[in-house]
Amino acid sequence: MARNANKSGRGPSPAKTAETQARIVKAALGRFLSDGFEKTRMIDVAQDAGLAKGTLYLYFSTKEALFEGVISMVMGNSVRQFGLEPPYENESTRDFVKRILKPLVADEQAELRQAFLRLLLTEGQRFPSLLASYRKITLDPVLTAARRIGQRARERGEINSDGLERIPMLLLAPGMLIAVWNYIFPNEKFDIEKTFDEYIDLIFIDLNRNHE
Amino acid sequence: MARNANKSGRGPSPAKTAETQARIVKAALGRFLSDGFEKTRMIDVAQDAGLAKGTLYLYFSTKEALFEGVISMVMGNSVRQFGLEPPYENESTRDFVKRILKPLVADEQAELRQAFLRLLLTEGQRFPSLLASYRKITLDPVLTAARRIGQRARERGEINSDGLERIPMLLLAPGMLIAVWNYIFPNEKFDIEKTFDEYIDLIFIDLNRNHE
Amino acid sequence: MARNANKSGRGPSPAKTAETQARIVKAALGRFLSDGFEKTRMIDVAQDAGLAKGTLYLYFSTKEALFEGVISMVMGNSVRQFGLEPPYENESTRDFVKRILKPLVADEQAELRQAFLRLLLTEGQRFPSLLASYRKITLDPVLTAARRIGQRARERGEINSDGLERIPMLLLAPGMLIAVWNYIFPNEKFDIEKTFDEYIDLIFIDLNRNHE
Amino acid sequence: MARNANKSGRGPSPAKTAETQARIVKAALGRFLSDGFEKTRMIDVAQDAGLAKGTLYLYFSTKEALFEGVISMVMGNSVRQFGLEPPYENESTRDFVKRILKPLVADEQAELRQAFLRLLLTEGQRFPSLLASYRKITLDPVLTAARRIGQRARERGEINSDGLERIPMLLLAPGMLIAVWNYIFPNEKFDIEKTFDEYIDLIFIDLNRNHE
DNA sequence: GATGAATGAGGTTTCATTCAT
DNA sequence: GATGAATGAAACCTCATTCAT
Repeated sequence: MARNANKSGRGPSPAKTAETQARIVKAALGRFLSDGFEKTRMIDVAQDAGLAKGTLYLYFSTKEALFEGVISMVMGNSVRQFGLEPPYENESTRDFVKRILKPLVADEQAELRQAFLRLLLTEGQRFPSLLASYRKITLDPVLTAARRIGQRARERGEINSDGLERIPMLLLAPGMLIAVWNYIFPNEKFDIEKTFDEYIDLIFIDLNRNHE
Repeated sequence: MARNANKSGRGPSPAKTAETQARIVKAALGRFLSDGFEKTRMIDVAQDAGLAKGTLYLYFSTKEALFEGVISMVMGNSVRQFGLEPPYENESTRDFVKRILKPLVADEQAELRQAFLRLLLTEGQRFPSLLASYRKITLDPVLTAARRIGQRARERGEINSDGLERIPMLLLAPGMLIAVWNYIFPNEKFDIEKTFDEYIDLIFIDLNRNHE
Repeated sequence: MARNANKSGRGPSPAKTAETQARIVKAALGRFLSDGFEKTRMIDVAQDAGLAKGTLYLYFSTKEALFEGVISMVMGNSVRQFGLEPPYENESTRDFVKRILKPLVADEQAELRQAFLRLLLTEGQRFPSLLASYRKITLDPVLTAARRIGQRARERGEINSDGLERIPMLLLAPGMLIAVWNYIFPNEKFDIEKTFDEYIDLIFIDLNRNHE
Repeated sequence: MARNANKSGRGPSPAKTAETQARIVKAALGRFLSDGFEKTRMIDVAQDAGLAKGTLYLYFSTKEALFEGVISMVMGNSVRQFGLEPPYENESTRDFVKRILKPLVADEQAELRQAFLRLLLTEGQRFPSLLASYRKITLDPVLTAARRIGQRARERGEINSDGLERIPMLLLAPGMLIAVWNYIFPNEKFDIEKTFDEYIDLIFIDLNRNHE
């Protein structure tokens, strides 16, 4: 009921307000992803959302609040369950990792997720709370899973060292690399799935092959 | 050697030109690295350089030209000879890569180089020619070297797959990762050298250990 | 009818747009006429119009667009029907020309029209499209009329040569002269109507007088 | 000997100073004529003169002083003797005027003189002293001559009215017209000599023809 | 005398934000 | 709730002018 201009950027909720907010968030996300924070103009967001400029300010009190709000919501909606399901019995770590990684990198939202990553990189410094959220919501679960994977691989003799347990984010390095590469060299994009596959083959030993 | 102690450095003096340009480049680089292109204001660069705004325009005709000029010069000055020296006889690829990587990641300019990488990432799209230069001057030699390393490792049985030959940039993935991570989480920086070491241990097999 | 007495005229109101644009046009015309294009500052126009600087840019995207827009509009509004009405039967060309010229040179807007002419002269080169408009809208009809007048005068023996038919703009020469003279010597302005009358007496023969 | 920065804009005179000043004046005149006062940049004048920017200021203390100085000098050098020589005996006023006008409008400096006229018109208001000079040096003698011509023509019955005696500058109207026209419509320039001839035929009666 | 690097006031333009309707 | 006309701080860039060399 109260006019909102709170820091969280959440707007009024009554009626079709939710739809309007969704339109704003969608439009703003698109602009922020493609243009970055500085170059995104409020009027463009408004027009993309089919609204007037002033309306944005009923939902988000400043451009920064809009950014924070948008990113938070998107992040909340796209929490991923990564590495939560266990490997099959006797499944090699290679196969396991490829299997659970596939939905992460191969779905139709993969590009969006890469752009999102870049956006956090580019603008994150200006919005520390967003990075904290991202860390907690998205990154930490993934790192935990990565560490567990490293441990399992070592116990099964499928990995050359225990480095992955110490620095689990190494598992994600190619993801960051591709996100960056495909952005700055859009004419020679790398297929993220293939790249990850090659990377996994590089890190994890194929026990079957060793036996022969 | 004598710092000129004039209140203002006016007056014709071709020799001063070089010093002034160096001051501008240094100041601009610092600002661009820390603030990015958009947020860097010409007047800040000028003040950092101890000059008036207009002076910048004697050396670089626009802000974009300043950016391009500065980045190009810095890039030209820091061309790296990476992977040009051959491995010692019987040197393991692990040791070889660690040895040649060390000067790249461990010198006092490593942080600068990481910031530079981020800058190219965040602003590169706006300056395609810079990316092309970076590609040619810095990236291609490195990738060539990486591919050669992958090949040698495979011939010596020190690697799990030929993925590094197909996607040589995988060797650099941790570098990008660290550059990003240390930027967005400055409170928990990773040591780039250690990270690279762990990564190399992950990828390259330690033949000595296998033997036992 | 009610002057809006708001401290600021903000808020959507398509009706206000026309009034605001009119205010801008009026202020800009005044400045351009008195100061010329270069010396006119956007902030002066804005202040004369009782608006903020930025508001001008809602209506005209650049200073040049403002100039072009203002001049075009003024020109469009002041199209003149010159020489379209025919002479009375047996009316001498002298009398005829004086009669149709009078409303052009003697009304309260005559000074404005002279200033306008000077403005086109001094700034026209930078705005070729304006000159083209002026040519088409104002000049060509007048020249056509002048040629017809020259022809009639010759047929009736009221003129010394057919020069006016070949160079009809000669009829307007005093107008340009006065516009310039009154501008550069504002302390000894010439009366444009009297000057034109003398000029007409110079060019056209008084047949009645010849008869005696 | 004294460093000059006097209003008159006259510079030091010792040695080859005169030549340097001449170079500046020539360059500045060219720029002022083609670009006008505002758009003329000191550095362009300097470069056209083959000098450094600072050197201009040794001769003229400000841009305005440069303008005044240049125009004054040019005006001083091009004083014209117009209408001082008398008509031949029995020479018609038509022929007389055409004869004395020809060197004024047909020489190779005619275009320069027209540009000069426009320049005074355009910038004169800002430099009243120049207009006063122009009035005295160039205009008044011409007007006196024009009045005498009008008087002679009337006495000889070669003119329709005494208007030229009252407003002698009417004789010059076509000159102003051509100066303006050829400037704003450079693609359809009028020949000034022919235009003047037509004009003279319009104003002055050809007595020979009347006789038949 | 001549130079030209340096200065900084001043101009144009952008765009986040406000608020009367 | 929604609108969009109006605002004005802030950024880029220019160029007349200065003065140490």
